[in-house]
Amino acid sequence: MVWELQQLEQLQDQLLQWYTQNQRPLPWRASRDPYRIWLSEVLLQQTQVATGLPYYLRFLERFPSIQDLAVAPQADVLKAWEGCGYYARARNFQRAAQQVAEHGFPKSYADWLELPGVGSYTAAAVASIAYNLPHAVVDGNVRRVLGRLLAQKNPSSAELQTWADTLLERNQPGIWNQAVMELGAVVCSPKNPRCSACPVQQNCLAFKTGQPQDFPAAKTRAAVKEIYAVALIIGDSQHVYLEQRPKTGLLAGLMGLPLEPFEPPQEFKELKELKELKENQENQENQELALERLSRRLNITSSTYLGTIQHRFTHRLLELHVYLGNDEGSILTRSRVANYALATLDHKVLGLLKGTLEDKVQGSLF
DNA sequence: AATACGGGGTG
DNA sequence: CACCCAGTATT
Repeated sequence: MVWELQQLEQLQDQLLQWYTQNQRPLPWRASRDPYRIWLSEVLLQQTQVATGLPYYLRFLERFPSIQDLAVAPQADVLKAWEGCGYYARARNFQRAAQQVAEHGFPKSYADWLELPGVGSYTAAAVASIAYNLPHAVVDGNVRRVLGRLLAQKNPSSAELQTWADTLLERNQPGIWNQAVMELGAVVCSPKNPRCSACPVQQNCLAFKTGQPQDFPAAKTRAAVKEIYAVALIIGDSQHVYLEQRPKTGLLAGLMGLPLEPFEPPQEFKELKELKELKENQENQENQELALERLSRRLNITSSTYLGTIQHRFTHRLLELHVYLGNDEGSILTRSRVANYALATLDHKVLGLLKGTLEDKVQGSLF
């Protein structure tokens, strides 16, 4: 066992008392409605509280009950999620809500785990917070707090779950889970942890080392892959031709501007000084071919180069060459942009158009 | 065990 | 820029 019983109880008391006095007044903490708890947990997956909070409030206003969510058009749900990222969360949440609306809320951790979009973290969070069941959450905050308490550089997820289970205060598991996460969010932060304000400082092995920020070690992340595409704007920033993205891959299933990917030459990214000119030329050719494929698919007869956008996703860097297409006769349907859930990428591209039109009269572009 | 999957906050 | 965020699903 990692902690002596006496030390364990002291640690629990210290953290719970701190949480009682220092917790942020977050709206989902004012309720034990499983729907609201669940929504908050899904919205906050890989999303900071400050970012997720306005989505939480707007989502509940639009879908006050799980029945409202279950019967809504999926497009409405995605619109409420617009800009928040990881859009599979929204689709899974609605699908799960439809199951719950029919069969009722799960009453056990194992049954929560069955729902789409509910993994070990969310199942434990809802089970503990809404149902007072003794399941310990392990999220990024818990990983950091436990990694520091035990001075672990590279804790495995199995180890973390074991330690979290041991530490769990079983009389109020929901409060306890939130207390550990709160500590990780506001005191035991990744950089410059505020150890002087920490209620469990004397039980922290990382603090004893004098270098608490070194625990746990930063996760090694896969290199960001560069990807390339051309985009065609047919219309203006308010009304534009949109199409649905493929069901898998980047921004899967969302509506968006038509894109056509292209491959840069193998050594393009390395930008060797001697070869730079030649490879840029080659890249240009692949780009033109992509624009031709896209134009042919949409029956676009001519287009004007607007500019190039760099958009960084967590794991991709997209270089997007944007063209304004001339749809002679306005064959293609223009959708009202405000009615669709567009990715931030698409809004950025449309913003490029807006900036261009400030300098030029639209008619002069052709 | 690694990778895909958004977008934004933070130092 | 690097790292992280109240992770999950897929490979």
